[in-house]
Amino acid sequence: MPAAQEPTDRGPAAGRPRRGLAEKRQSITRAARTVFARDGFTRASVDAIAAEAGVSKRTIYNHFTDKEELFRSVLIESAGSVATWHREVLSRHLDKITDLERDLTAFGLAWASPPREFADHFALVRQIHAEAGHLPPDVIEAWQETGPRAAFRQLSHRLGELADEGLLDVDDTDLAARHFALLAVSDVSQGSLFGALEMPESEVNSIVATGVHTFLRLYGPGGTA
Amino acid sequence: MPAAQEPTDRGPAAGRPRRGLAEKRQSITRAARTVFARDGFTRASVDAIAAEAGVSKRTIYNHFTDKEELFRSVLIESAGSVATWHREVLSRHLDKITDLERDLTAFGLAWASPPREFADHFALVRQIHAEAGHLPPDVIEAWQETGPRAAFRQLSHRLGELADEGLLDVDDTDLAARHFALLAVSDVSQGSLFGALEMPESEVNSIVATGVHTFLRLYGPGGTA
DNA sequence: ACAGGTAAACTACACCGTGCAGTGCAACAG
DNA sequence: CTGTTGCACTGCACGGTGTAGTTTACCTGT
Repeated sequence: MPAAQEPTDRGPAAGRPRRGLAEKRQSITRAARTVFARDGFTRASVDAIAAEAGVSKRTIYNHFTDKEELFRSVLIESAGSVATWHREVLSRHLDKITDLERDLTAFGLAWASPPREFADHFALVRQIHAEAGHLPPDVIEAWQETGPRAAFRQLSHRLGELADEGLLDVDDTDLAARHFALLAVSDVSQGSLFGALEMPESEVNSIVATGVHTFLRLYGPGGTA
Repeated sequence: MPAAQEPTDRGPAAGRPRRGLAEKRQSITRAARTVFARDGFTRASVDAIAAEAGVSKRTIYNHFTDKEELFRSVLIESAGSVATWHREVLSRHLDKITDLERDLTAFGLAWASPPREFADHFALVRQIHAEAGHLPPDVIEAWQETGPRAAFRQLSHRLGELADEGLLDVDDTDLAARHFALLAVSDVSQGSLFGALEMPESEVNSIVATGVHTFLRLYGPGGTA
C-alpha cells in the first residue's frame, strides 16, 4: 500500500506535479529513516524527524496520516533501496569471475560492510526485529519480500549459474546461499551485535575470509579443501 | 528462576532481611522481564510492570531507583538463568556421546527451540540489539559476558574435548563452535526473525538436521562427506 | 505459647512535570 | 490554488514523588 504509488497526476492542463513536492516527501522519509534507525519507533519523535528533514511537522502529517504509516513507508522504501544496492554489489563482484575465492571474498566483504548511507538501514532492521510483535504481519511480510528474500534469491540464482559453469559444486542453491550468508556475513553481524557495535576492519576481513574459505570447503569444485 | 537459591526454610534464628518481603523483588523482575520482552524498554510502562507483578508501583521504586536500573537488573539476571539452562542442555546431550550426529542434532534442536519459559528472554535479546545504541556500554559488556559468551565458551570447550577423543577433527575450537552455532542455530533464528515469528517444528527439525550434517562435513573425523 | 509491640515493607492514591502525537488555523509562496 | 510553514493548543500517557495508612515479620514480656 505504501509502495511508490502516488499517481500524483494532478489535473490535465494543470501541469506536472510540482517538482518540490515529491522531494519533500523523500526528504521526510530519509530523515525518518535516520531517526527511526537511531531511536526506534517509540522513542523517535515526529518533531525530531521534522527537524532532521528541515520540514514543518505539519507537512509530515500532510503526507502521512500517521507516525505508523510513516514508519511502514520508511521500512519498505529502505528495504527496496538496499535490495538495489545488494544487486549492484552482487553484480559488481560476481558477474565476471577471475579468481573465485578472491571474488567471493570481495563480495562478502562488501556485503558485510555496507556504506555509511546504508548503516541506517541495518539499524532499522534491528528495530524491526524488536518491534516485530507490534507490527502488522502483512507489513513484516512485505518487508521480508522486498528486502532480505529478494537479496537471497539473487544470490541463490547466481550461485546456481556458477555451479552450471562448473565453478561450484552445488545442488541445493538456496541452501548454499544461506550457508554463504551465514558463514561470511552473519558471523560478522553477530560479532558486531548486528551493526550496533564497531568492529575493527581487520577483524571483518579475517572473518569474511575465513567464512568464504569455509564455504568453498563445502561447495568448492571437486570437493577440494 | 535461576538456580534454586531460595531454600525458603525459615530454619535458624531467622534472617536480618525479612524473608517474605524480599521475594517481592523477584516477582518484580520476573514481571519486568515479561513486559520488557513484549514491549521493549521505551514502550513498557512501569505501571504495566507493577500490574503484571501484582505489586504497587511505589514498591518498584522502592527496590530500584530507576526504570533503567530495573532494566539492567532484568538483563543480567535473565542472561544468567539462560546461561545456566544452556549449560544443562549441553551437558544433557553432549556429556555422553553415543551417536555423534544424533547427539549433536538433539543438542542443536534443544538449543534452537528453548522452552516457553525462556521465550521472554530471547525477545529481550532482540530488544537489546535494538536498544544497543542507548545502553551504557558496560551493561552490554556485562550482558554479553554472562550470557552469549559464556555459552560459547562452554560449547567451544566441549568441542575441544570431543576432538581430543577423536570424534571430531578440529583445530580452532572457537571457530568450530561459531560454525556450529551459525549452521545449526542461527539459521533457525534468522528464519523465525529471531523468535519473533512462529516456525513449524518440522522446519526447525529439518534446518537443524541439515546444519549439523553440514557441520560434520566440515569437522567430522576423517574429513568424510 | 500466646498477646502485643515495633518498624520495615507495602499499598493506594493523588499529584507534578514533561514530552509527545496529532489538530486547527492564519499567513505565505510558487 | 496547492502546498508549506509556524505556532498555539488539546489530550494523554508516563516517569517519578509524597504521603497517610495498612500489612507483615520478627521480637519481646509474661
